[in-house]
Amino acid sequence: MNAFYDPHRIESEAQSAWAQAKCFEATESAPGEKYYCLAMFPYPSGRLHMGHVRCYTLGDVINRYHRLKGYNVMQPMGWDAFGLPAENAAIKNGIPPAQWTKDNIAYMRGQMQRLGFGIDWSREFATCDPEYYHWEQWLFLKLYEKGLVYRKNAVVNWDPVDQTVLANEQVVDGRGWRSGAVVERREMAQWFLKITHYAEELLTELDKMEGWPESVKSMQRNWIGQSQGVEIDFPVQGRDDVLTVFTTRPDTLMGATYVAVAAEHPLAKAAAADSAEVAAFIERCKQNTTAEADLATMEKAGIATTFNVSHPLTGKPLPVWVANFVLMEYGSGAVMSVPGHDQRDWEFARKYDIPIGQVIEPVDDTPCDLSVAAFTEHGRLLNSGEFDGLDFDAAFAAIADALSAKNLGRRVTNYRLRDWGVSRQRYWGCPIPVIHCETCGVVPVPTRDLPVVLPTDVQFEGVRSPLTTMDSFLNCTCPKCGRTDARRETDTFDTFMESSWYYARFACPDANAPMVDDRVNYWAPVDHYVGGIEHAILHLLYARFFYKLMRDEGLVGSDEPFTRLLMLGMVLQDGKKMSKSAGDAGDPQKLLDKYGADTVRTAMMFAAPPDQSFEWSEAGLEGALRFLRKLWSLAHDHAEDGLGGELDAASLSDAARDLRRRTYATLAKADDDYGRRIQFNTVVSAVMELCNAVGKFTPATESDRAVVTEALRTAVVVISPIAPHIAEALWPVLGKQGSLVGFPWPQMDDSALTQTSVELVVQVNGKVRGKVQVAADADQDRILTLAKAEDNVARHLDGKTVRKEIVVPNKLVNIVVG
RNA sequence: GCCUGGGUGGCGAAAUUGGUAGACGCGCCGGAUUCAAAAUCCGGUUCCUUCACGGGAGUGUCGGUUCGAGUCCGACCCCAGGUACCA
Repeated sequence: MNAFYDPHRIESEAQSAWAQAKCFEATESAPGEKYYCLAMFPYPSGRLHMGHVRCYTLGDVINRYHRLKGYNVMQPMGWDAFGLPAENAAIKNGIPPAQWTKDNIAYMRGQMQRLGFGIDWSREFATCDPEYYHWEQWLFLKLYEKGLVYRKNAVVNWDPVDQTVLANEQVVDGRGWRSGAVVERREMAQWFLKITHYAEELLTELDKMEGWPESVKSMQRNWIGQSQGVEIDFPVQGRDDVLTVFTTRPDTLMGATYVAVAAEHPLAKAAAADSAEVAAFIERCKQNTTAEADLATMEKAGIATTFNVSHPLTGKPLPVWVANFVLMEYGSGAVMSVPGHDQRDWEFARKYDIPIGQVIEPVDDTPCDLSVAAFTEHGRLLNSGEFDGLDFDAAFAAIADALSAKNLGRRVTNYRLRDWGVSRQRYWGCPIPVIHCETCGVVPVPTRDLPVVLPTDVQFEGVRSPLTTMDSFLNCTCPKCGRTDARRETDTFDTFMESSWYYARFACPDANAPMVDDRVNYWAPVDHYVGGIEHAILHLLYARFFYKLMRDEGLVGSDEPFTRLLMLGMVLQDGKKMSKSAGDAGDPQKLLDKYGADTVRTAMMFAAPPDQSFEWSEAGLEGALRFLRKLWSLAHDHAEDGLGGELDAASLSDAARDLRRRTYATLAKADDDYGRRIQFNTVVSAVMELCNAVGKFTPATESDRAVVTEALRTAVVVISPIAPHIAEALWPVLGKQGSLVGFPWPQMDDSALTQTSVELVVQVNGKVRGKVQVAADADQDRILTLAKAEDNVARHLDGKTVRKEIVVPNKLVNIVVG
């Protein structure tokens, strides 16, 4: 009756049993070392796609493996519920974002349960719950008190037809995706978090984070972009003002032939007031997006103003240009230009006939011809007056000192990292808890009045946020002066705010004062964090920043939130990442209905190693199903004929000894792949090979039968993190009681691995010419004698002189002949 | 543009510390079983050459280091992710 593998029956039985026993509900008092295993929570977009299946299956494999290893594991799940797609759905279909989000969560939760993930659902929350974002508003106000929050102008993409701010994603080829209007750069007052205050710690801490991939640390280092340089003041002629620039190349200062400012720079605005051409150029600069990739690839353009600055050392006038490639957001919004020694400046100078002078010469044979390209290497100074002949380091110091002496410069450490703009002109997000009063200006909402609840009964009458016209939300009393005509801030927070601390909230999802309580210091930091490589910079940097903010608020007792990080490659569809591609080919539902969860999970794990991107294809599902069926029938067929007697390891046949060796080799490999390498496709292969070996072995004695039982039990335990339902169903078939969820990982038997003889490859001049079987303890002379005696090897050695012999133990022999 | 990855049979991939390239699986070919089919089982499957034994080539391209390179070094090509308002 059990010969037929029916995944739907055994999966619902296993899932009911887990739910009834509450096996995945974690408590602080359970035995074992704590292990907090977390996969990045999803945006509830509607239904799961195969990228989600991959991410949460990987998380669940880590969860279940660590349970087998005796850890007290907590694996929670929640919903990153605020965001643009809910608003787009509301605009398109008229469904309020809250309702749309709630429905999506219900559907996706059902899909996750159907996949059999060992999740502690008692900790679930969505970031759109007021009980959650309450504490985000609270932290913002704490940071406001500390001066870690400020307001300044920043540039946004403005759609002049829809009269709304667009996300970079909503700008297609420079036009609004709905209106088709050319977008404009527009300045707006925005709230900022001082992440740059933590730049140095965010950078240096990376060196200690051994559980993170080098590639991610490297990306974060480059993003933070620390550089040592000099801040130089160029006095603006005719104005009581200086233009401050930052440079990492003060050694080239004597070669500066102009300075350039951003279109939004005050000096550019002043120049525009006097010149119609400059004003027109600035207008043209506005016809651009805020995306860095666009700015970096566009045609470089500029216009001269009538302003001059004085060179800080020579006093010579240098013209001020407005250039489209200078970013107001980065540094001071101005740069000094040295066309002889910077390629971008060189191209700009060529285009606009600005003089190009040489002040650095190579000290070796590096080519240097300024009529062809800038010379950008470090070198020796010339045409630099008193600094001539100095090398880079000496010139850096001497020029920095000279500037410092005139009070026109100072050495500084600069960061590429910019402060985090958190204001969004959108409805579906966490309200920023401030009030605007005509008397008092910007007034923070008192913490006793939190949370500022986002109204959910809204109608979209266009593309703009309904908050901007909702009197019941807008009108309020100033908490400072009591004026009754104050207005509530209608901007909401960047949704990266919610995902920057949710992992801490999972430790104590009902904490009520303040955002987290003591339980966080049992569970945090997250021991293993799993998520897509697309989050390598922004999300992970913001989360690290927030954790430090919480630490400095006295809320958490460690410095970094994620001890070990697993960055998943993308699951692609039509060559694009799944969350970006259209269509429902990525929907796992029909696969679950047809094959069951274990097959989907196994196929996904088998398809590729976790860190690799791959194109999703259903081709592997039949193979995974075939493998699970095979395991099923091997176990049942074997059990039917008896599980065998005592296993007498000392008196086994060679074949039985070989099967035992394979059993323990599989166990050791799986342990290493699960625990250290985090590569699960090879675990599936190894169990497949073990099953193939069991299939080929014919037991002759009761002891042989016991060897097969041991092999099958090992196969079932080892595959259980990946295919947990079939493993639960086969466990009693193989004579074991209880659930595998709490079962300890099998003891290793190293003695089973010993071999009496090994096969060596014999190469002649690096080419394989034969193979020989030698005793495991054979010495080098014996190995070489056997190798040279092999027929084909002997033929290749015939008449040649042996020049060198290399013996690699247990691997190969290479005989070099001349 | 810049930063970070990746490129291996018809396909997904394996090769963990520089040591047999292609494990395992998909697909395909042949066979067994079957009235037939599905399912299952057995065998084969990088390419070229050879009746066969064998030989030659081969891990994006070009070059280098080494007894030996998918793995290390240099240059380049292509693809993906990120690029601060997609999440």
